Order: sequence, then C-alpha cells, then structure tokens
Amino acid sequence: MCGKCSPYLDFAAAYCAGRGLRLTAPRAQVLGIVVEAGKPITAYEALAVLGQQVKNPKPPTVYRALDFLQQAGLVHRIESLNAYVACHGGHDHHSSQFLICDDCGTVQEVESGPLDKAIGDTTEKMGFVSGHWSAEIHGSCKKCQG
Amino acid sequence: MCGKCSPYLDFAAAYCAGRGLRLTAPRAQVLGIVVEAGKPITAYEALAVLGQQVKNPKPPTVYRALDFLQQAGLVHRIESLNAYVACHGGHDHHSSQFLICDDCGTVQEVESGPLDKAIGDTTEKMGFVSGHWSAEIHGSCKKCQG
DNA sequence: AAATTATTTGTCATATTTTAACGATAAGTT
DNA sequence: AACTTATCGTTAAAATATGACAAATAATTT
Ligand SMILES: [Zn+2]
Ligand SMILES: [Zn+2]
Ligand SMILES: [Zn+2]
Ligand SMILES: [Zn+2]
Repeated sequence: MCGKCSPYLDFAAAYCAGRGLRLTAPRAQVLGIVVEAGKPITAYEALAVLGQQVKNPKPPTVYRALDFLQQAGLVHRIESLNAYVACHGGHDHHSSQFLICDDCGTVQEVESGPLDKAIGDTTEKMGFVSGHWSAEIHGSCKKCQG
Repeated sequence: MCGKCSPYLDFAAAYCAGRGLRLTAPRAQVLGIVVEAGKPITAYEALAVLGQQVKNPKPPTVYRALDFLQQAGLVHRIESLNAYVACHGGHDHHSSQFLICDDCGTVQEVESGPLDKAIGDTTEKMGFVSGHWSAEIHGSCKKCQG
C-alpha cells in the first residue's frame, strides 16, 4: 500500500460497490500489489508480495483474485508476458492496447480510436463477431532510446 | 504429412534454403504437424503427434523447433491460447492479426493495412519504436453464427 | 581431406504457470 | 433461523516451458 495505490483502491471500492461486485480483502490486497508494482507483475511475484502481508498464501488465492479483477476490468493480463497490469483508466472496455517496452519492462496502455475502428472494420468484413481483443505492441519506449 | 501440408513443406524448404536457414528433420516434422492441425495446436499436443513419428520425443525438441519456426516466420504463436498456427502466407512480417473463434477453435490470420497504419500512428505519437506486435481478436466466426 | 569451429540434437531433469477438488467460512435471502 | 450462494484456504496435480550438457551433425578453415 502506498500513496499511488491508495487512491486507486478507493476508486476500485466505489467502482465495485456501484456494480454489485465484492472487492474482498484478498482481492483488494492483490489489486494493491498490482497497482503498486507499476509495471507488469506475474502471479507468482504477486504471491510473493502477498506473502509479506498474510501468512503463507497459496497460488489459487492470487489467481482467483486476478481473475476477478480482470473480469471487473480493473486489471489486464498481458498475454505475451504472463503478467498483469492495472487498468490505467476506470473504464469498461473489452479491448486493450499495450505498448510494451522490452528494454525497461514498462507497459503503457493506450486507447486508439483508429485502431479500434480498424479492427471493427476488419471483423465486419470477415463476418466475424468480435468479443474482446487485445493488441500487444513490443518495442522500445521513448525513454529507452538514445 | 498429408495433401495439405506437403506443398507447404515444399514451400518452406525453398523459403529456408533461400535464407540460409536449416529446415532440419525435427523442424520439418513439427512444421508438418502444425500445418496439418489446421488450427492452433499446443506444444504438448504437437509433442504427442510427433511421438507417433519418432520414438519418445522430449519437450525441448518441440519447443526448439517451434522457436525456430517462429523466428523464420513460418508459424505464429497465439499468446492467448498458448498455441501455434502456421503462417497463412509466405511473407516476412513482424506483426500479425488473428480472428480467433472461441466456438469452433479456428483461427484466421488477416492482414489489415488500416490496422497496421493505426498502430504505426499510435506508436509514433507516443515516441515508441515498435518491434513486433500482434492483435488477437476473440469472438465468433462467420460459420458459428445463427 | 583433415582439423577446427559452430550449430543442432537427444536426454536428463527441473522450473514455471495454472487449475481441479473439496470442505470450511462468510455473505446474501426468504 | 434456515437456506442458498459465493468466496476462501488448502491440498494436490496438471499444463506449460526452460537449463544444462554431452553426443552428433553440419559448416568452415587449414
Ligand atoms: Zn484498461
Ligand atoms: Zn523503456
Ligand atoms: Zn503470418
Ligand atoms: Zn467458429
């Protein structure tokens, strides 16, 4: 828990309350851990951190919390990293786009209208009904360049 | 090996030869297995199939072959499925887009210029230098509707 | 051709990531 | 309170992926 994640947790509490979602203790703890990480964190890394707060937690605790948080839209899973990041905005979205810096490990979530439209156009043309999608863009962030 | 994968393997052989890449026996076998699957196949599924062709193969054999094939651009990894598909075209590309049907399990690789441009615009605006990216679009394919 | 070097392979084992199952606990309902 | 549903803690075990190293193969050099 820190200055950065406390406001986020306040927001998350209200966000969940407004939707009938239960932000229980383990869920809130894991959310705090993901927020505080500030970059992608794996389930086992989160488990290790959680172990500093509660006694000897087990993997299912973290995985269940992450599943819940994902469904709630509070965290995203970066598939290409097997890791999780907090959603950068308090918005429902079934799709997400990430700029993943392979040098420093940071991930920036972006919202690109044109990207959204391009995917909509493509799926429509193919007669495909899109549920959710994600674009994971690997490369080098601004800071990490000469 | 079948009527579908044989021409693909011929192409792959020429493709690799032209680039100084060595399409060795285990690599060609694994490629054949992925092509023949016709839909995403996991490393361990491929390992099981390979076990019908050679005696008691081990995971590293398949993983190494898949790594090579990926680097060569002959197969893609679908991160959200932990599975692999053959590249639908004989083209170099550092990026790919997939329409993944969650009902029938098929995956269609598409090439969308607008999507490519949208990602280029976004990364440029953020000062991000993009290496490779992939968009994995989950949903329901044309066949699986109504 | 022989020696050298680099790449690839087979094999052992292990590490990492994720899930199933199930009884206990807590929350929401009638 | 009695009932139903959701969540939790715990014990495994399944599924996914990699490290290490010697043997074999292929490419390169002498
Ligand atoms: Zn988000
Ligand atoms: Zn960076
Ligand atoms: Zn492709
Ligand atoms: Zn389908």
